[in-house]
Order: sequence, then C-alpha cells, then structure tokens
Amino acid sequence: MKDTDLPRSNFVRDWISADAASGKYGGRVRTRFPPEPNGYLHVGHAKSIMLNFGLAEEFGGKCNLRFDDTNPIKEEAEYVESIIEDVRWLGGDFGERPVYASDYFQQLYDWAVELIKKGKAFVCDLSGDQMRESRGTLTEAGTNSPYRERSVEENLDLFARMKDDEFPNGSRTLRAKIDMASPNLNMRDPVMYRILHAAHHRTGDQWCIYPMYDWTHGQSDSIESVTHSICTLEFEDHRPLYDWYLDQLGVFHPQQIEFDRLSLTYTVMSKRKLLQLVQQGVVEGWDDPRMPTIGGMRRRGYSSQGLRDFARNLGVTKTSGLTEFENLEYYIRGDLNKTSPRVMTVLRPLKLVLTNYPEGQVEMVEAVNNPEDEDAGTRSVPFGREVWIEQDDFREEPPKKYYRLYPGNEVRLRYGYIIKCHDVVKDPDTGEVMEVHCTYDAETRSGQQTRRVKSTIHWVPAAEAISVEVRLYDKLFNVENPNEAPDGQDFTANVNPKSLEVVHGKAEPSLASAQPGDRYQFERLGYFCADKSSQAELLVFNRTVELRDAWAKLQKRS
RNA sequence: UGGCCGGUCGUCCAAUGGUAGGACACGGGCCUUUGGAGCCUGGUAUGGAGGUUCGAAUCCUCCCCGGCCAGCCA
Repeated sequence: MKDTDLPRSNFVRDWISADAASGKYGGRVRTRFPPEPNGYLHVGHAKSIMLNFGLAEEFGGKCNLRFDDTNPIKEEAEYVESIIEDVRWLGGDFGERPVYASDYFQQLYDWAVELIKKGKAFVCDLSGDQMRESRGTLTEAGTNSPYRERSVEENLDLFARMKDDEFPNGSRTLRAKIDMASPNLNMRDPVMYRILHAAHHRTGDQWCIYPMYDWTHGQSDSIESVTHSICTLEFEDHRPLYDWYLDQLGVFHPQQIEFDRLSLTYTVMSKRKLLQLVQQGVVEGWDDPRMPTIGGMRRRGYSSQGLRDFARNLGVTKTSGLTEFENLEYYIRGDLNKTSPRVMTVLRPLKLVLTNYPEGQVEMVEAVNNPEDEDAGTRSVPFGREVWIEQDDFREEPPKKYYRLYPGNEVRLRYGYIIKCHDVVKDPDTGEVMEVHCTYDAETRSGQQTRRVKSTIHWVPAAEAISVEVRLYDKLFNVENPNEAPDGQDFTANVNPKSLEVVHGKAEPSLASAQPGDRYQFERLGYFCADKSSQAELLVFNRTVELRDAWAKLQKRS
C-alpha cells in the first residue's frame, strides 16, 4: 500500500490513535482481516481490507490475514487461494503467509479444558431442537440445561471423548456456563464446540469437534497480539461474549470495535446471495464482470488503485447506509482516466464514404495516446476513403441540440478532417441507412490551424479495422436495493434482464496487440478491458464503465 | 410489547457546547479536436417535542423511525 492509501479520519482511526498516544498496549497497533474461506471476497471486504491494513500501516503496526476456518463444511482451499490473490491485488501486506484459526485448534481445546476445570463450561446432551426451545425468546428468559450441573470430572471425561470420536454429530456440545436469563441471547450458555465429522481443508481428519466463531475469534486475536479487532456491526451483540471468554482465561485482551459494512445500490453483498447467483446461472461465475466480487470487478476492468481510492474515501461509522454505485464509478473513472491509453473503436458500425477522397489512398494520422499523460506519446492511425462511424453519431433527422453528423452538417473526424454530409444510401426495402456520404475539407487536417466545428466523432478505417466482440455490462439489478423483493419472491426477481449486451464492433489496428487484462479508453464511449476469453482471431472486451455522457443525460431529461 | 446500536443535504461522511462543511449525485456556466477530463458556480439537511445554557447537531427527558440478535454459521 502507498501512503496515499491511508484511511481518512473516522471513529475507528480516532480510537486507535488515542490508544497509541496513551500508550495502551505499549503504543503498539496490530489488526487483522479475518475472512472465512467460504466464498470469494467482494467490494465490501475491500473496505475492511483498506481499514485494517491501512490503520496498521499508519500506526507502524502489522495486519494479519487470518482465515476464520472453523466450519469445514462450508470452507474450501479454492476460496483460500482466491482470497490471498485478492488481498494481494488490493495491496494488503500480510507478510510471508496468512495465518489460520485452525492453527490454534489445540490451544483452543486446551483452553476449553481450562474453562471446564473452572466450572465455566459443561458438556450438554440437548439436541438442536431442545436447545432452541430452552434458549427462550427475545422477550423471555431461557431455562437451564438439565446437564448444566454435571461434575467437572464428568465434563472433562465427556469432552475428551467428544474429541476422541466417540459420539455422533449433533449428540453433544460443549457450552459456556453464563446466564440463560441474559437479555443478550449470545450469553445464554453459548455453544463452544460442536461435533462435526467432516474433513477440514487444512487439518483433515485430525479433529471431529470444531470450535464456534465466538470461542475462536477473540482467542485468536489474543494469540496474535491483535490490539484492535475491527469487525462489522452485526457483531456488536457478540462483544460481551468476546470479552467474557478473554476475561475467564485471563489472557491478553484486544479491543473489539464494530463499524458499518458497505452496502451498494443495485447489487447484493451477502455471500449466500452471490453464491445463489452463481449456482442459478444468473451470472457466469464468481468473477463474472457484473459481480461485486473483487475478482468480478478486476475482470470487468476496475483497477486496484480505483477500488482503493473508493474504499479509502468511504465513511466508517455505525450507521447502516446505502452508498450509491455512482460513487464507486467516480473513483474508478478517476483512476482509469489518468492511466488508460485511448483508442478508437466503433461499437455499432455505420459505413461512411468520403466521396471526394481519392480511391485507394491511405494516409497516416497522428493520435494522442493519453491526453492526461504526455509521456504516453502518440500513435499513427491509417485514414482512407471509407471509415466506420458509430450509428449513434449520425441522424437523418437530428433532434434538438444534436451536434453530430446529419445531412448538411459538418463534424470533425477525430485526428482527421472536417467532413460534411451530403447524401445517404438506404436499403430500398427497409429504408435503413446503409451508408453516409460526405465530402472532406482537405484544408482542415488535424493539427493545422483551422476553423472549429461543434462536434468531433471517432471512427475506424474500414480497410484496416479489426473486428472485436464487446460485452456491454449494465447494472445486475434494476432496483437500488435488490434485497427488497416483491411479495413472495426473492431478490433474484430484481435481476436486470438486460445486464449484458454483446455487440460486434470495429477497432483501429493498434488494438490488435491487446492482452487479457489490458485496459483502454474507447474514445467517447468508456473504459474497456480485454477479457480473458480473448482469442487471437477475436479479441473480447468488457465495458468497465461508461464515460460521463452529457448528451445521454440531455436526452434522458427530454 | 427484551436487549444492543443508530438517525445531519438526494446519497455517504465532517462539525466532539461557539459561523452546519466536504465528496458523490443533481442544476447553471466556462473551456474543449472525446458532449470525456478540467475549471467556476448553485441548493430547501441536524427525525419530533420539551429542557439545561449567553449559545445545542452536540448535554438531559420523552416520543418517533431504522438496523442487528432467538445457528451445533461466520
């Protein structure tokens, strides 16, 4: 991470800053980013990554990447790999290797034994249903388990046998002995261990009992000397339990701090829902460019820097807000504008013939690679009698304020000449415009001191053009908050059926060397990224984000 | 009708008893060989009612609204 990536001021930063200044934890700061490897990371995680890694860096500390891998049923090594890749891509520096909650299974077990010996934990034989019934409700206290007063000896014996594979799944649990009447449900004798005969992606068959999140997280933080354990709002109710475990053990006690998770308009963020989109084939996979996953955004063409800029400027508070997608796009455009080479591509080609331009003649015109970056230099583009222009850039009958090409009007061909339309060729059957005929003004070649016209349009030389497939992505959902579904339906009812349109366009020859992952600005259209499915014969581009479009906005209004 | 946490421009955040400010979005203008970028500029926001105070977004009381919690998920 670069120092420009430091988080802006927020209450978490203030908190840590105050602790660092007062010498709490010896002035030391250590954080951690603790994903469960049960899915791919999404843009919401990017916020947490920026916060945790950024804060550690700012205060001269470290941030661990720790996998919260305590539920082997949901977790896979594949997810571990993708998470590592995404964190690195976002610039998170977690040192040589990540750490794992599963590294601490033995220590956690030993500590559980310690709690049993202190009379603070017991083996419970209640079934899942029974436990739910005895837990009480939001308004009524629960009732004590009939197994709550087992002797320490019996508990020790039973717990050891749980570990030693003697009991079937679900038959027993180890529970903390706290308070079944607590208004905080998390404190009503929470389960610490459950029996799960399942292979773990790292520990294999070594364990058949697995620790619960609450029994794992705080202790893992403590083992790693984490000073500030930053998590999302839904864990607020868990903090008393986090504190209780640490206090019973008398070990190093980190501070849990909760902040609001990121919600974005027109998308969903829960892993469960993202998984559903993948499984139902709504999208092509976790890295579908329409997905809010880090992988999807990367494939779509979002840059690491752009994403970091966005995440860094997010508010970190305790309100649960809904951030507009436009805010994200602003930062993506901002970075892409500075870094992307320009190129001319026509998405929906319309043939334009310069009737006074000599047949067979080709000249090279000089095009600027990036007006935001002089060092990017220029390139030559062949120019001839026939070129492709965008269908949108010609109207036989122009609406008001339409500055582009129409019969009798002049426009400039970018980097070329000023041209004037004098005729159209139509399909005799459909009346569709097949060709636009223009004359060019030889005195107006680009670079010469010349008159001005209202509009400049892009073009591609017909003879030298290469064909490209372009995937035009739109919002995955057609409502701001897809989670609010119509009665009786789930969020997929809000899927935008037009979130992907595939067109076949023409591009200037310089684009032929594009490699998967390369990003460009297609002049006047937007930012595009070469997709991994590109072949030598046919390059495929994903539209990352459109350029701001004053004309489109004007049209929309009228 | 249990507990916890929150309510400030359309949206996301600042202001920590002393002129309610920024970003995005939106509107107007300038500039322009990208209707891009950039620049300038505008606006009807402190959920409500009381109270404390010279002074309240901030402190107190009550009310209203929203989020989270009843997994052997995290």
